[in-house]
Formats: sequence, structure tokens, C-alpha cells
Amino acid sequence: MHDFRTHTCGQLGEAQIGETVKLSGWVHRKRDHGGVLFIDLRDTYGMTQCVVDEDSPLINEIDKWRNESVITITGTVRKRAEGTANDRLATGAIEVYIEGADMQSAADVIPFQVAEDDGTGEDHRLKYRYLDLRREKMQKNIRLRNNVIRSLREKMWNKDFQEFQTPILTASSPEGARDYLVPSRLHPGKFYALPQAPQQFKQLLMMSGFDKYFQIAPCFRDEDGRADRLAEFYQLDVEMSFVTQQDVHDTIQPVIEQTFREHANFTGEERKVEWLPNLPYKEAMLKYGSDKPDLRNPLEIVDVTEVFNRDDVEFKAFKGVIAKGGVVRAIRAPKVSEQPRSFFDKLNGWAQKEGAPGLGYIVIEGGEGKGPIAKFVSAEATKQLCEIAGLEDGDAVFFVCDMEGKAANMAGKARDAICDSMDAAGIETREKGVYKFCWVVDFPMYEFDEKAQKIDFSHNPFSMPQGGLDALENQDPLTIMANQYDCVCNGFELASGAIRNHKPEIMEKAFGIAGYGMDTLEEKFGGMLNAMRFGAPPHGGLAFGIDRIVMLLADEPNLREVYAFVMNGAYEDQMMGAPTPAMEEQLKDLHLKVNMPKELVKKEEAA
RNA sequence: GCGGGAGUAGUUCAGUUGGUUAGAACGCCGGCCUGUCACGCCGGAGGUCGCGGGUUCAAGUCCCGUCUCUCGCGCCA
Repeated sequence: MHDFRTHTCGQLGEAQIGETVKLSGWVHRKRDHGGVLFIDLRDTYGMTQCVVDEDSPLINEIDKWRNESVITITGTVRKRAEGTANDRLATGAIEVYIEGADMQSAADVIPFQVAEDDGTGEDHRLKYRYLDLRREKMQKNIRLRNNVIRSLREKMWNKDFQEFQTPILTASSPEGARDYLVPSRLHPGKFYALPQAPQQFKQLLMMSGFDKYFQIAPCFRDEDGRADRLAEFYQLDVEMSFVTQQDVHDTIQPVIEQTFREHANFTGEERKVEWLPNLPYKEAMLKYGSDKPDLRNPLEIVDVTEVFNRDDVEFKAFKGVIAKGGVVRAIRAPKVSEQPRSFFDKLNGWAQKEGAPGLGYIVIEGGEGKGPIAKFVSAEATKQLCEIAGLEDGDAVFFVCDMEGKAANMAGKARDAICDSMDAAGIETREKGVYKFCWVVDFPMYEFDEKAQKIDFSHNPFSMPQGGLDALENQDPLTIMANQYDCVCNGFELASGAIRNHKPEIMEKAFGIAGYGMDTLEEKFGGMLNAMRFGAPPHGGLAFGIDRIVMLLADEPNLREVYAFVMNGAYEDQMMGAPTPAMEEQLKDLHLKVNMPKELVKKEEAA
């Protein structure tokens, strides 16, 4: 017989009754009834009830074994007595009568319970992640992650993409986030950058003639975290040659759509997968106030600047902003006129927390406007408002007024806040049980950087501008669109990509408009620029955030729930103790001296 | 860097208007129990109430500072 096991803990059933078997696993729970002792033995495959009674000399020894100890038991599979079967357990028809038992590794008292999800704080869970990972939910989430990655990889292979690995110690990529730097010992004062994405490498592979590239690529960005953002994450990175934007979408959309369909019922709730028509960036910003709208939210934004600009509308707060070039955006909330005043007050309070003066609204009742600001809006103007926003009796309409960019943004947030409030008030608004996808297309190539007071790339600077060189030479840069697209699902940006610029002269012009001279271009991206001069195919691609995909499928609020090992919100790993100060020797090797922030030094001296 | 929330037993939490010896559940230790599967019953141990200062006869509770965790803003396309 094998040293450790003949079966797994999820395997035994009535077919094995009478067999002598060996199982190994963790003590999940014990139930001691005096004369009889039950042990639930757990491994990643399942759980098996093992029994020993007072006829056996083992009972006293086994009784002392703590939960989460690793043990091996030998015994006979027997049918459970009438009425004691457990339908909730896959192995619930049988139990193993213990004839031999070995302690492989005794567990100390554990810092939190593995057998139950008691809401243990994340800091504890991360410090003892190996224990946390034993819990059923994490085992399932990590398995989902495995399955999703296998699913994506298989589909890419089936489409004749080649899988690559690209360097981790490399130079800065054009993503725009802060780089993680690694000092070079052999080159004093010089640093490698960890890749924010393998952007240049995948483009270079196209220039090398590989035609269809993909990678499950680790990416690193040194920016503060969010629930859906980590310092290191994985992307399904894809690039193709001789393709249009439509080709890229047609190739990758089935991969994502099918992967979602395969795993959509992971939580036990059946979920639909819907792919909606392409959404131009401009329309997204106007109708949803976001370039990653949650399309389960049916509320839409309209522009009503003209209403508040009328002579018979007296609302000075808005008029003043409009005079400075601002806009008024409106969100219709259907059938909320019955809601108590607190419904509106809470939303107003929410808006103030977001830094707005408030969230003005008008309620339409009997064809008339009601509410705090209704008296400033004439009957004629109210009628026009109803036409533009499609208002009916019993509806309310909320207003955001600011300069265009800020107004769109705030309206987008308000759109979600109103939707949440309606759901909370029992008016079902946000659609449930569905993954709503779409491609957001036609992103602007440039934007005006208010801080630097200059034109800069709005997204990936390697994108091909729509209209090519001609557009760059003859169009107002702020009106030029890029062949750039995002894939959005339920309010999350799942992917971003573009048809790339493969012509050095367009590259030079494009960077020139953003104020980067040929010297900067050569210095930062010289390798790729050179490659373009030796025959570069038109190409494009995208990258999907794998962790976000798994997070959505697992219905988790947080990326940390779908990673085995992960840092906390401040990017510390309390389990491994990272980051740590470097030893003097190491710093010397690297020709580095640490220059601590003065305030930190003061604090440490005080302490 | 900024804002919201949290910090009390190993874990999750309760703790009234500032007032006796700071409680509960799970876990842990000891005992009882032959059919449970979140077993049950009895008993016990376990607390720098994050830390520092202040107000007060009296502080877990009020005030100030500080640290940690978390969510968001900035940042990240």
C-alpha cells in the first residue's frame, strides 16, 4: 500500500465499501461523543468522515490531535448506518473506520478557524495566507483562476497564436505609470525597469514576423493600489500583424465571451453574457460620464445646458457656470416622485462628499416641476426639459453643472449613485445576473494636460492616429482620434488595446505634437524606432486583465481574493516581510546610498 | 499627500449618560457523553480596551496627538 494514500478525500463512495483504504489530509473538524469519535478529513478534493470507537486503542491518541494537523489514516470503507448518511457531502454515503492512524505534522493552535469563514480581518488572513488558502472559498477561487487561465490559453493556442515569454528586467515601457526600478550592479547609477506591460516586446515580435503573439504576462506598476488595482498583476497580452481593429475584436471577443460563458455560473447563480454594440468614447462620456460604464445601469445622461441658458430660467448657480463655458447634465430617475425627502437629501449629501455643491433635482408631477430649484425654471423651460430628458409624470431629474470634463465625470458618478439609491429604495434598477460587455472605441489621441499646460497623449502613445499622418499634419490635435479601444464589462475596464503606429515618420510627428523631440524618442524608444525602419508590418493588439476577469466571475469585490499570494493595500507582504531595508553590503554592491525622507528620520529619532 | 470607516480575549464582535471585578460566540485547556456532521453538556484559563498625552473623584467611553488596517480621491491611459 502507498505510504500516504490510496484515494483522495473526495473520492470514496459506495463502490469502495469493504475496501481497505489509506487517506491523508488535514483534520477539518472532530466530533467527540465519548465512545465514538468522528474526524472530518479534508484535502483539496473533498472531505471524508472517519470514525473510531472505544473498541479501538487509537481513540485516546486521536482525540488529542488538533484541527489542521496533517494525518494519515488507514481503514475500512463502510456504508453509513441507516439514517446517518449526509447528502451534503460527496462522500456522505460512506465513512472510513480507522484501523491505523499516523500523525504527519501536528498543528499548533491556529490563529483563526479554517473550517469556518468567520470574517477574519484581511491583515490576519494575509499574514497567515497559507491557512487562509486552505479555506473552501479560497480553494475554489484559486481553482477558478486556474481554469480561466487554462481556458484562455487553450483558446489562444487553438487560434494558432504562439505563446512567448519576454524579459522582466527591461527598460521603461510607454504605459505612463511609475516604474519599479531594479538597480544594476554592473552599471553603477543605471536601473532596469520592471515591465508595466510587454508593450514594446510584443510589437517587436510582430516586426520579427511572428504574426500572432500571446502571453500570460506579469506586469508591474508603482502606483497606489485600489480594490481593482495591484502593483503586480497578470494580463492576457495579445498582438497580431496585418489586422484591422475589427479583426482584433473578431479574434478576441469569442475567446473572452466563451471563457465567461464557461465559468459564468461559478457562484451558483446563473449569469448571462451579453455583448453590446461598440460605444464611441465621446458617446460614453456624454451618456454615461465614464469611459468604462456599467451598462447594467439603465440611467442615461443628457445635456440640458440650453434649458438653463434660457432667459426665463433664473437659476444663477448654473447660469454663472454656463457663462464661463460650463455645461449642465441631467439624469432622469424614473418613478421616484413617491420617495421621501430623505431619498433626495441623501443623494445631495453624497454629492457634497464628492466635492460638488450638491445634486439639484426637479420632480415632475402633473406636468409641473417641483422641488427646491423648480421655482427658478419656467413652465416653458420645464416642458423643454421634459422633452430633452424624456421625463414623464412621477420622474425626477438630477442636475450636474460644471466645466465639461468635470461635469461628465460627476454625472457619471451620480448616475451610479442614483441607481444604487433606487435599488436601495426597492426600485429595481441595476440589472442583475448578467455580464454586459462592449468595446469602447474612438478614443482621443491627445488631451490637454491642465497641470503642464500642454497637449499630451491621452492613452498609449504607440497607437495609430485615425487619419494617419494627414490628420496629424492638418487637424486640431485635440480632435484627432486614435485606433484605440477598451473592452468594458459591468463598470470595469477589462482590456485596452490599439492598432499600433508602425511608421517612424508618423511616430516622430505624433510625439512632436505632444512636445517630445526626436532626441527623447530616440533615447526612450530608439530600439523600436530602429526596428520600424527595417520593415514593420501593420499590427495591433490588446491586453486583458486576467485578475479582473477572475474577480468578476468569482463575484469578489477585491483582486486580493483571486490571488494566492498578494500584498496588502500599502503594498507590504506581512507574511514574507517585504519590503525590507537592504543590507549595507548589498547597497555597496549596487553603488547606492539611502536618502531617507527628513520627516521619517525625525519621527524615528523621536521614537 | 488628502478624505471616510475601523482598531476591546487567539478570531469575530457587544459594551448604555463617564461609575462595581470589561462581556458573548467560536477557538483553547480539563471533564462527561456510542451516531454526529456548525454534535451536545459542565468547568476553566485567556485583556497594556492600538500607542502616547490630557480632562475628571472616576475614562474602553470625552478631548488632543500618533500608529496600523481598509475604502475612496489624487496618481494610474
